[in-house]
Amino acid sequence: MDYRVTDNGIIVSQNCFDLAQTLDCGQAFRWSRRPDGAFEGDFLNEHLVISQQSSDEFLLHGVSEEKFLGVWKDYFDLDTDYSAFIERFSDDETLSQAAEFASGIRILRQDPWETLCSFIISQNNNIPRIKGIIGRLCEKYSGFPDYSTLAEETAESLAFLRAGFRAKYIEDAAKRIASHEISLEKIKSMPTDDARKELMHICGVGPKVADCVLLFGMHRLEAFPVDVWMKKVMERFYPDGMPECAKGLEGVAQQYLFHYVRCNREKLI
DNA sequence: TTCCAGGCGTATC
DNA sequence: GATACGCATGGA
Repeated sequence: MDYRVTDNGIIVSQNCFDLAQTLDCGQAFRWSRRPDGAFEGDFLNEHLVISQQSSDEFLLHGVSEEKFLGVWKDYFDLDTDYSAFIERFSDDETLSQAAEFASGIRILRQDPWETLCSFIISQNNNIPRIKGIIGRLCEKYSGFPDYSTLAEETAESLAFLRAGFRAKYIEDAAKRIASHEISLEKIKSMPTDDARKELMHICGVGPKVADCVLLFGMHRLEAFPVDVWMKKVMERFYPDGMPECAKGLEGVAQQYLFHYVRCNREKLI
Protein backbone atom coordinates (compact mmCIF):
# COMPACT_ATOMS: atom_id res chain seq x y z
CA MET A 1 0.00 0.00 0.00
CA ASP A 2 1.23 3.43 -0.90
CA TYR A 3 -0.41 6.85 -0.64
CA ARG A 4 0.20 10.49 -1.32
CA VAL A 5 -1.37 13.69 -0.09
CA THR A 6 -2.88 16.01 -2.73
CA ASP A 7 -5.01 19.15 -2.74
CA ASN A 8 -8.09 16.99 -3.42
CA GLY A 9 -7.42 14.48 -0.67
CA ILE A 10 -5.51 11.25 -0.29
CA ILE A 11 -4.63 9.13 -3.28
CA VAL A 12 -4.06 5.50 -2.35
CA SER A 13 -2.37 2.88 -4.45
CA GLN A 14 -3.30 -0.69 -3.56
CA ASN A 15 -3.95 -3.90 -5.46
CA CYS A 16 -6.72 -6.42 -4.79
CA PHE A 17 -9.09 -3.57 -4.05
CA ASP A 18 -12.27 -2.80 -5.95
CA LEU A 19 -14.78 -0.40 -4.44
CA ALA A 20 -17.84 -1.84 -6.12
CA GLN A 21 -16.94 -5.37 -5.04
CA THR A 22 -15.94 -4.43 -1.51
CA LEU A 23 -18.76 -2.03 -0.70
CA ASP A 24 -21.58 -3.81 -2.48
CA CYS A 25 -20.92 -7.47 -1.68
CA GLY A 26 -23.21 -7.72 1.32
CA GLN A 27 -20.80 -7.02 4.18
CA ALA A 28 -21.76 -3.34 4.56
CA PHE A 29 -25.18 -1.84 3.99
CA ARG A 30 -24.90 1.91 3.96
CA TRP A 31 -22.57 2.81 1.16
CA SER A 32 -24.22 4.25 -1.92
CA ARG A 33 -22.93 4.93 -5.38
CA ARG A 34 -23.25 8.48 -6.66
CA PRO A 35 -24.08 9.32 -10.28
CA ASP A 36 -20.40 10.14 -10.90
CA GLY A 37 -19.42 6.64 -9.78
CA ALA A 38 -17.94 7.61 -6.42
CA PHE A 39 -19.05 5.81 -3.26
CA GLU A 40 -20.38 7.74 -0.32
CA GLY A 41 -20.82 6.45 3.20
CA ASP A 42 -20.04 6.68 6.88
CA PHE A 43 -17.99 4.90 9.49
CA LEU A 44 -18.50 5.85 13.13
CA ASN A 45 -18.74 9.66 12.97
CA GLU A 46 -16.74 10.05 9.78
CA HIS A 47 -18.21 10.69 6.36
CA LEU A 48 -16.36 9.69 3.21
CA VAL A 49 -16.56 10.08 -0.54
CA ILE A 50 -14.17 7.71 -2.28
CA SER A 51 -13.71 7.07 -5.97
CA GLN A 52 -11.72 4.52 -7.90
CA GLN A 53 -9.37 6.22 -10.35
CA SER A 54 -7.95 3.06 -11.92
CA SER A 55 -7.53 -0.61 -11.12
CA ASP A 56 -5.29 0.24 -8.20
CA GLU A 57 -5.69 3.96 -7.46
CA PHE A 58 -8.28 5.55 -5.19
CA LEU A 59 -9.13 9.11 -4.21
CA LEU A 60 -10.43 9.77 -0.73
CA HIS A 61 -12.09 13.12 -1.36
CA GLY A 62 -10.93 15.91 0.94
CA VAL A 63 -9.50 13.52 3.52
CA SER A 64 -6.54 14.62 5.63
CA GLU A 65 -3.49 12.44 6.14
CA GLU A 66 -4.43 12.21 9.82
CA LYS A 67 -7.92 10.85 9.08
CA PHE A 68 -6.58 8.50 6.47
CA LEU A 69 -3.99 6.99 8.79
CA GLY A 70 -6.26 7.10 11.82
CA VAL A 71 -9.52 5.84 10.30
CA TRP A 72 -9.76 4.81 6.67
CA LYS A 73 -6.55 2.83 6.17
CA ASP A 74 -7.74 0.50 8.89
CA TYR A 75 -11.40 0.44 7.80
CA PHE A 76 -10.49 -0.70 4.28
CA ASP A 77 -7.88 -3.13 5.66
CA LEU A 78 -5.23 -1.60 3.40
CA ASP A 79 -2.27 -3.13 5.25
CA THR A 80 -3.37 -6.70 4.52
CA ASP A 81 -1.92 -8.56 1.55
CA TYR A 82 -4.90 -10.13 -0.20
CA SER A 83 -2.81 -11.35 -3.12
CA ALA A 84 -1.19 -13.77 -0.66
CA PHE A 85 -4.65 -15.09 0.24
CA ILE A 86 -5.54 -15.54 -3.40
CA GLU A 87 -2.28 -17.34 -3.99
CA ARG A 88 -3.08 -19.77 -1.18
CA PHE A 89 -6.53 -20.42 -2.64
CA SER A 90 -4.98 -21.41 -5.97
CA ASP A 91 -4.69 -24.96 -4.59
CA ASP A 92 -8.43 -25.42 -5.01
CA GLU A 93 -10.10 -25.17 -8.42
CA THR A 94 -13.40 -23.61 -7.36
CA LEU A 95 -11.84 -21.33 -4.79
CA SER A 96 -9.23 -20.07 -7.22
CA GLN A 97 -11.93 -19.23 -9.77
CA ALA A 98 -13.99 -17.46 -7.12
CA ALA A 99 -10.96 -15.59 -5.83
CA GLU A 100 -10.00 -14.44 -9.30
CA PHE A 101 -13.55 -13.27 -9.98
CA ALA A 102 -13.87 -11.49 -6.62
CA SER A 103 -10.22 -10.46 -6.19
CA GLY A 104 -11.14 -6.86 -5.36
CA ILE A 105 -13.04 -7.72 -2.20
CA ARG A 106 -11.48 -6.72 1.11
CA ILE A 107 -12.91 -7.61 4.49
CA LEU A 108 -13.81 -4.26 6.02
CA ARG A 109 -12.99 -3.61 9.65
CA GLN A 110 -16.40 -2.36 10.68
CA ASP A 111 -17.83 -1.28 14.00
CA PRO A 112 -18.89 -4.34 16.05
CA TRP A 113 -22.17 -2.87 17.25
CA GLU A 114 -23.27 -1.65 13.82
CA THR A 115 -22.29 -5.03 12.38
CA LEU A 116 -24.23 -6.91 15.03
CA CYS A 117 -27.33 -4.80 14.54
CA SER A 118 -27.08 -4.96 10.74
CA PHE A 119 -26.77 -8.73 10.60
CA ILE A 120 -29.60 -9.24 13.07
CA ILE A 121 -31.66 -7.31 10.52
CA SER A 122 -30.24 -9.40 7.68
CA GLN A 123 -31.78 -12.70 8.79
CA ASN A 124 -34.32 -14.22 6.42
CA ASN A 125 -34.17 -10.97 4.47
CA ASN A 126 -32.81 -9.67 1.18
CA ILE A 127 -30.05 -7.13 0.68
CA PRO A 128 -32.16 -4.27 -0.81
CA ARG A 129 -34.61 -4.53 2.07
CA ILE A 130 -31.82 -4.73 4.66
CA LYS A 131 -30.46 -1.48 3.25
CA GLY A 132 -33.93 0.06 3.46
CA ILE A 133 -34.36 -0.82 7.12
CA ILE A 134 -30.87 0.40 8.06
CA GLY A 135 -31.44 3.54 6.00
CA ARG A 136 -34.59 4.34 8.00
CA LEU A 137 -32.70 3.63 11.22
CA CYS A 138 -29.89 6.03 10.35
CA GLU A 139 -32.25 8.69 9.06
CA LYS A 140 -34.20 8.67 12.32
CA TYR A 141 -31.10 9.10 14.48
CA SER A 142 -28.97 11.13 12.04
CA GLY A 143 -26.42 8.33 11.81
CA PHE A 144 -26.16 4.81 13.12
CA PRO A 145 -27.56 4.88 16.68
CA ASP A 146 -25.38 3.47 19.45
CA TYR A 147 -26.68 0.70 21.69
CA SER A 148 -27.50 3.00 24.59
CA THR A 149 -29.76 5.02 22.29
CA LEU A 150 -31.55 1.92 21.01
CA ALA A 151 -31.79 0.50 24.53
CA GLU A 152 -34.35 3.25 25.18
CA GLU A 153 -36.57 1.84 22.44
CA THR A 154 -38.92 -1.12 22.30
CA ALA A 155 -39.97 -3.40 19.47
CA GLU A 156 -43.17 -1.32 19.28
CA SER A 157 -41.38 2.03 19.11
CA LEU A 158 -39.16 0.60 16.37
CA ALA A 159 -42.15 -0.24 14.19
CA PHE A 160 -41.24 2.61 11.83
CA LEU A 161 -38.30 0.48 10.66
CA ARG A 162 -40.71 -2.11 9.25
CA ALA A 163 -38.16 -4.69 10.34
CA GLY A 164 -40.85 -7.23 11.20
CA PHE A 165 -40.01 -9.89 13.79
CA ARG A 166 -36.43 -8.61 13.96
CA ALA A 167 -37.37 -5.49 15.93
CA LYS A 168 -37.53 -7.43 19.20
CA TYR A 169 -34.07 -8.84 18.50
CA ILE A 170 -32.64 -5.34 18.02
CA GLU A 171 -34.19 -4.33 21.31
CA ASP A 172 -32.75 -7.39 23.05
CA ALA A 173 -29.25 -6.81 21.68
CA ALA A 174 -29.23 -3.12 22.60
CA LYS A 175 -30.46 -3.77 26.13
CA ARG A 176 -28.08 -6.62 26.88
CA ILE A 177 -25.10 -4.58 25.70
CA ALA A 178 -26.17 -1.29 27.30
CA SER A 179 -26.63 -3.14 30.62
CA HIS A 180 -23.13 -4.63 30.29
CA GLU A 181 -24.57 -8.12 30.47
CA ILE A 182 -22.71 -8.64 27.20
CA SER A 183 -19.55 -6.73 26.28
CA LEU A 184 -18.50 -6.47 22.67
CA GLU A 185 -15.12 -5.22 23.89
CA LYS A 186 -14.57 -8.41 25.87
CA ILE A 187 -15.83 -10.55 23.01
CA LYS A 188 -13.25 -8.92 20.74
CA SER A 189 -10.42 -10.40 22.79
CA MET A 190 -11.95 -13.84 23.34
CA PRO A 191 -11.01 -16.99 21.40
CA THR A 192 -13.27 -17.27 18.37
CA ASP A 193 -15.34 -20.23 19.60
CA ASP A 194 -15.98 -18.58 22.97
CA ALA A 195 -16.77 -15.26 21.26
CA ARG A 196 -19.32 -16.98 19.03
CA LYS A 197 -21.04 -18.63 22.00
CA GLU A 198 -21.15 -15.34 23.86
CA LEU A 199 -22.70 -13.50 20.90
CA MET A 200 -25.31 -16.24 20.61
CA HIS A 201 -26.64 -15.35 24.06
CA ILE A 202 -28.33 -12.43 22.33
CA CYS A 203 -31.83 -13.29 21.23
CA GLY A 204 -31.91 -13.39 17.44
CA VAL A 205 -28.21 -14.18 17.10
CA GLY A 206 -27.49 -17.70 15.86
CA PRO A 207 -24.35 -19.18 14.30
CA LYS A 208 -24.62 -17.28 11.03
CA VAL A 209 -25.17 -13.81 12.48
CA ALA A 210 -22.49 -14.45 15.12
CA ASP A 211 -19.97 -15.41 12.43
CA CYS A 212 -20.84 -12.29 10.41
CA VAL A 213 -20.14 -10.14 13.47
CA LEU A 214 -16.86 -11.96 14.05
CA LEU A 215 -15.80 -11.65 10.41
CA PHE A 216 -17.01 -8.18 9.43
CA GLY A 217 -16.97 -6.49 12.83
CA MET A 218 -13.98 -8.12 14.54
CA HIS A 219 -11.89 -9.21 11.58
CA ARG A 220 -11.78 -12.88 12.56
CA LEU A 221 -10.87 -14.20 9.14
CA GLU A 222 -11.46 -17.77 10.30
CA ALA A 223 -15.16 -17.08 11.01
CA PHE A 224 -17.29 -18.78 8.39
CA PRO A 225 -20.85 -17.51 7.99
CA VAL A 226 -23.04 -20.07 6.24
CA ASP A 227 -26.22 -18.61 4.77
CA VAL A 228 -28.59 -20.06 2.16
CA TRP A 229 -26.08 -19.28 -0.62
CA MET A 230 -23.15 -20.88 1.18
CA LYS A 231 -25.26 -23.93 1.97
CA LYS A 232 -25.71 -24.38 -1.78
CA VAL A 233 -21.98 -23.83 -2.36
CA MET A 234 -21.09 -26.46 0.23
CA GLU A 235 -23.52 -29.00 -1.22
CA ARG A 236 -22.34 -28.37 -4.76
CA PHE A 237 -18.56 -28.05 -4.32
CA TYR A 238 -17.51 -29.06 -0.80
CA PRO A 239 -19.67 -31.91 0.52
CA ASP A 240 -16.72 -33.04 2.67
CA GLY A 241 -15.88 -29.58 4.01
CA MET A 242 -13.66 -26.70 2.99
CA PRO A 243 -10.25 -27.50 1.46
CA GLU A 244 -7.05 -27.33 3.49
CA CYS A 245 -5.85 -24.19 1.68
CA ALA A 246 -8.74 -22.23 3.19
CA LYS A 247 -7.78 -23.07 6.76
CA GLY A 248 -7.69 -19.94 8.91
CA LEU A 249 -9.06 -17.87 6.03
CA GLU A 250 -12.54 -19.40 5.84
CA GLY A 251 -14.16 -15.97 6.06
CA VAL A 252 -12.19 -14.60 3.10
CA ALA A 253 -12.95 -17.74 1.11
CA GLN A 254 -16.60 -17.43 2.04
CA GLN A 255 -16.79 -13.87 0.80
CA TYR A 256 -15.15 -14.71 -2.52
CA LEU A 257 -17.45 -17.70 -3.01
CA PHE A 258 -20.56 -15.77 -1.95
CA HIS A 259 -19.89 -13.00 -4.48
CA TYR A 260 -18.90 -15.49 -7.17
CA VAL A 261 -22.04 -17.62 -7.05
CA ARG A 262 -24.41 -14.70 -6.60
CA CYS A 263 -23.04 -13.13 -9.77
CA ASN A 264 -22.81 -16.49 -11.60
CA ARG A 265 -25.86 -18.45 -10.46
CA GLU A 266 -25.44 -21.04 -13.20
CA LYS A 267 -22.30 -22.29 -11.40
CA LEU A 268 -24.50 -23.76 -8.68
CA ILE A 269 -26.47 -25.98 -11.04
C1' DT B 1 -50.87 -15.84 -5.91
C1' DT B 2 -46.98 -17.92 -4.31
C1' DC B 3 -42.19 -17.96 -3.40
C1' DC B 4 -38.08 -16.28 -1.49
C1' DA B 5 -34.55 -13.48 0.99
C1' DG B 6 -26.75 -13.15 4.06
C1' DG B 7 -31.81 -17.36 10.06
C1' DC B 8 -33.45 -18.08 14.32
C1' DG B 9 -36.60 -19.54 18.27
C1' DT B 10 -39.52 -23.06 19.65
C1' DA B 11 -41.66 -27.50 19.83
C1' DT B 12 -41.09 -32.26 19.27
C1' DC B 13 -38.86 -36.55 18.88
C1' DG C 1 -28.82 -33.64 17.95
C1' DA C 2 -31.82 -33.46 14.35
C1' DT C 3 -35.83 -31.88 12.00
C1' DA C 4 -40.22 -29.07 11.06
C1' DC C 5 -42.47 -24.94 11.26
C1' DG C 6 -43.72 -20.02 11.96
C1' DC C 7 -42.15 -15.52 11.50
C1' DA C 8 -42.88 -9.61 9.17
C1' DT C 9 -42.06 -7.49 5.08
C1' DG C 10 -41.81 -6.57 0.24
C1' DG C 11 -40.04 -7.58 -4.42
C1' DA C 12 -40.13 -10.94 -8.19
